Amino acid sequence: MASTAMFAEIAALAGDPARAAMLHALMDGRALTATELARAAGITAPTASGHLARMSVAGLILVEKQGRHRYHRLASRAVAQMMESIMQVASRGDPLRKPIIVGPRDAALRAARTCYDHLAGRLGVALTDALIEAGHVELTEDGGLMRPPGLALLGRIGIDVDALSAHHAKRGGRVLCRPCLDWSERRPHLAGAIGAALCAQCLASGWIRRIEGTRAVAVTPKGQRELHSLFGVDLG
Amino acid sequence: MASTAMFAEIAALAGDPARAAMLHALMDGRALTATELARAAGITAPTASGHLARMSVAGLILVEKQGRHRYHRLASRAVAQMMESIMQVASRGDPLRKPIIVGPRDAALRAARTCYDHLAGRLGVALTDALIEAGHVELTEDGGLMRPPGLALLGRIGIDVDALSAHHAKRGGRVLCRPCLDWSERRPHLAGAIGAALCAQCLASGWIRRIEGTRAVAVTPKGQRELHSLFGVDLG
DNA sequence: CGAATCCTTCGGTGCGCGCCGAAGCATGGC
DNA sequence: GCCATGCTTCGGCGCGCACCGAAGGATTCG
Repeated sequence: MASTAMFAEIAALAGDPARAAMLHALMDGRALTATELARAAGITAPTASGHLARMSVAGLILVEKQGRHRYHRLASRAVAQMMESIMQVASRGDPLRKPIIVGPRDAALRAARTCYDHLAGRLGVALTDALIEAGHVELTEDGGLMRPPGLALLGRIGIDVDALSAHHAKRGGRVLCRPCLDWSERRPHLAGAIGAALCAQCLASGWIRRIEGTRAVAVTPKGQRELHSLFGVDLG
Repeated sequence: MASTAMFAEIAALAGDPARAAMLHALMDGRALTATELARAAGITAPTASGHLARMSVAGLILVEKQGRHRYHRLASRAVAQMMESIMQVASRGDPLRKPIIVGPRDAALRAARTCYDHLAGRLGVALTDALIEAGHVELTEDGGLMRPPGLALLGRIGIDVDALSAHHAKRGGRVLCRPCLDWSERRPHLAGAIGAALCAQCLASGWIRRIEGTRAVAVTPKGQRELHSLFGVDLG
């Protein structure tokens, strides 16, 4: 069957350490230049160029040239979701790796980071737990569901709920979403359209800000206050 | 970061054509012997043995020795879901390949097949469409939701609905499920716990039967009658 | 127009690993 | 006990590809 060859090609592209590092660097959803990606993967520019060209023709990434820079980003949510699912298998096979102290960069990553378009890490899990606790959202391994009070809350912080539900099943005010198993916390957090909207709003409101050169984000003082008063989130 | 290496290792394992073929052969959820898998991949037994050993230690497959046979199967739903997501990316990058006539084996696959634990192909999509049409289920790209009438219908054909919802969010009779984008039909079909239960029941009731040596299934005459009268499914 | 930056294409090197055939252990049947 | 079957380990071959350095477009800046 021809589709098996295509499958193997995609998986093989993701299976090279250098390319995997580049894809991981793109998992925050932003577009990076070739040199930035080369540095992230620890290889020289020529090597990175070849990798990026191959991933581009395979449809894993999109390239946009802007002046003398070429910005690369993940081609689609499908690619991000593929990476999530591979990470999930990879972390499971990993026999409970010792929770070593791994330097401040990893500490920040574990505390709060973006997972393509939504929040992960302790922040993502805590926020999700708070929403579940309040009965605003239901999550299973198969899917998720946001109930009317939760949608009202989202509307109150400035999220266009109608736009959210335009392309998502909405009957009786509910909107479906998706769980994403957290790599560091081993617990599900909120993904899908709702997770993406929530993350975008947190950034837009200045509740969190990106940390340069990594997928980690930092919760601002204002963010701590608002997340606590609105959602009851308390970050240890 | 160490997790990147683990990620690349898993993806690389799936990225070899021979291993990919073996994993695909296991996507029907059953356990196969090493020789069967070697034949499926078109390689000799020694080569297959090495591949299987590597995939086993990596946690992609589980091995169970039974007499002089060693049965291999996918290690978890997470692995199956990983493969689904890779297939999705692979079929998308594929620039609308010409729908060649590809022999009877592929024709059967397109008509009806299993996708690890649920139904896919024209049958899977038609069944899903019928359930959506009747208002029994709602599906989006992020998740799915089965409504009380749908659950009642499942109960009527012998599915233990209580067991289904035991580990799945159930409030007001709804149960969450998961969509799976179909490789051949390019449309979503029902997956998750509900999709798995439905597939199992179709097999148990003799509505469909497996076709030897492939993931394809055939709809029995009895199955055609029942699927039509219960769900309104009409297979062209 | 240079000069600097970003990125690519081009050769050439070397390691990795996928592959097989032959031989070595198991297990089951007779 | 013997042979047959299923699977593994071992040794060796060869292709593929990741990698780099050097050189060549492309684009912006002074």
